[in-house]
Amino acid sequence: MPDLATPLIAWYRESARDLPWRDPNFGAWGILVSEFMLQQTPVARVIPRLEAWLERWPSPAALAEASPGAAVEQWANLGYPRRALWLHKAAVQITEQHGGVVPRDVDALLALSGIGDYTARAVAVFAYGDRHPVVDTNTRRVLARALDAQSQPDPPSTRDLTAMAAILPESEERAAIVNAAAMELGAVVCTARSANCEACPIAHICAWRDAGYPDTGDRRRRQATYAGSDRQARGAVLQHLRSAPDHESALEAVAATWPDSLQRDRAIDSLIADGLAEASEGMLRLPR
DNA sequence: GACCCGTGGTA
DNA sequence: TTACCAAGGGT
Repeated sequence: MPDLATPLIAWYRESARDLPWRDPNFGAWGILVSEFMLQQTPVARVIPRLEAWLERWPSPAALAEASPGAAVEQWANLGYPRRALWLHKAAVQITEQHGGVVPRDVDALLALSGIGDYTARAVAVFAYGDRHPVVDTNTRRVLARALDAQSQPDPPSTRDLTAMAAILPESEERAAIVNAAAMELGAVVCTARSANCEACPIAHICAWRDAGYPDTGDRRRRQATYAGSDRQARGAVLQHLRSAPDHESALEAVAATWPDSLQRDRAIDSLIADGLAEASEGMLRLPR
């Protein structure tokens, strides 16, 4: 096993981006919110929304006092609005079950709404400095290339945690940096579209590079077309409710947000089923 | 494991 | 222009 940790740490200290949540004083709550927002949403779109969110709700207790609909409204156009609902629920859980303090224990974090393998360990490591493997899609790609000579990673698996744990240094502080560095490398140098090996600190020990960049294929599913999809219909209805006075609107007005009535009704029903909207007396509104 | 869930930037 | 891509998680 080549030593990836040493060059990754040196490179990270030299060239990591200066992101808000990397400020040592950012706090566990801010980091937790940032991780929710960063789930499938690019960094550049998260930064302004994160600042606004934390200004409005500077603690889990503050968010817990708000309505779920307020969270959905504040989420704005970050996408996957269920995350706003999950984050609100997590804030309630933290307030009621953890005295308003973001938990440090991975299992306690995993028990919170909207938190899975990645987010739980990201909070434990980046907010509290504990030693765990943190694996996101960037890390999986970096390890797949550097260690397995694959152009793209296999689908997510618990094996990923084992693989990442194997390259972590003993030191908690250095382990945290290696976690962050693997993600950073995948985000800015060894990306899905291209591998900028001239800028890569581990190019000299990269199995994929050594093998001549073979296309080993990947089993990722093609992303469904968004235009005209149910997802777009849901987004149109929800965007309408976000901007409506008191976040509620008559069903006739909602109807104007999407031309296909069958698809529109399906969107409304699924939004209600997901808790993203409520219907009563001919009105549709964000949940109160 | 398969499938679902938003939105906007980019090549 | 179309398709890919983005710090995942729940069911």
